[in-house]
Amino acid sequence: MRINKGVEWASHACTLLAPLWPDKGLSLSALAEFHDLPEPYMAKQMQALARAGIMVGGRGRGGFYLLAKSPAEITLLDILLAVDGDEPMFQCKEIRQNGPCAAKPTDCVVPCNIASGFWRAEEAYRQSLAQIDLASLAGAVAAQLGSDKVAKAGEWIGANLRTRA
Amino acid sequence: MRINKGVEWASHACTLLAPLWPDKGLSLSALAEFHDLPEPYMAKQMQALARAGIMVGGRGRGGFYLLAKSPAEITLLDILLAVDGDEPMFQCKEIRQNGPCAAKPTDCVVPCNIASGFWRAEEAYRQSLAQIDLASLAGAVAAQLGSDKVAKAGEWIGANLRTRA
DNA sequence: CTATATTCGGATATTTAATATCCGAATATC
DNA sequence: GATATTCGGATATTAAATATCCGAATATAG
Repeated sequence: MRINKGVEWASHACTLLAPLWPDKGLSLSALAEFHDLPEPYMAKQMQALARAGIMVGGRGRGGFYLLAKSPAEITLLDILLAVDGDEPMFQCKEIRQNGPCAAKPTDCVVPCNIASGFWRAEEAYRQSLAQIDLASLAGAVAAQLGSDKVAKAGEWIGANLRTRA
Repeated sequence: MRINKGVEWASHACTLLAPLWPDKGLSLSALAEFHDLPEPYMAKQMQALARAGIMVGGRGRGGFYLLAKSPAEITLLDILLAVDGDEPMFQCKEIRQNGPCAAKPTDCVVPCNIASGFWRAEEAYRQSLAQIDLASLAGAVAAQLGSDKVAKAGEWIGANLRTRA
């Protein structure tokens, strides 16, 4: 029950790109270098985000990644589901239908109470993540960081900026 | 991000033992047979519950497993943490301290906003599971099952009952 | 009181998923 | 039109979850 570490990478990358939306972004190599991450594996996370419609990638010379939607429309839940998959954490194997006192399948149209409890909890988990969007997240990160650090990062980003073709 | 299947097994086993508390239980083999589960691997889950203080195991001829606490005092969260471990799903690797614009460790006493968001969501997840105790769970399962099925299961359990020495 | 049969408990193989990497397809520049 | 640089999917490697086995402990029977 450990979340893919790619989720952390993807979340930071999206937060970094949020202020650049809608027409500017960074190359894959720049995104990897900014947090000192292995570029080939970082690519896998970006591809997952692109498949989910969160990022847009441009290939060829001057290639780039940039957000596909407004930062206010992208939440941590979207990123989690894109990178880590959308299947539920708790998987009910219907073991109540096994053994000497097995329940008949016709009696199991209603989900098992145990599974229901776990699924309800996961719903609360997802709802909490759905309330955190990239716009407010990027703002909070910048506020916490201090203006001098933000300026330094902004300079680096500006030197590596890529524009949608 | 998939939960151990042992959590499902342990949850069902605890629910089964709830009505037998405080002095009666079942042997490991009976617990495994009831849901047609592999006994050796089922043992591992029971041992985890015993280590966490949820179950009590008695060894030797006439060995048994029974709940160590009142069913009302045991929640699905307790079972999850006992079987699946208590480390958080999201693990912050502090990648903000890497790369050309790395934050200094002294600036990172406050947790990263991204990690905070995931941890807050996990707190909601756990709180939801903490509200489901074994007493109400066993009642709900029995109500959903129907009195004839409950009687049949009760008969089987009665024939395999074990009492604390 | 001793021996025995049966049980729990921790340590050990096997399988699956996550992690890391490589090579080919695509595209903008020269 | 050729080339250099980039993204995209497919392929090895590593770690974790799954399944299993063997020894330690204990209540019963002789």
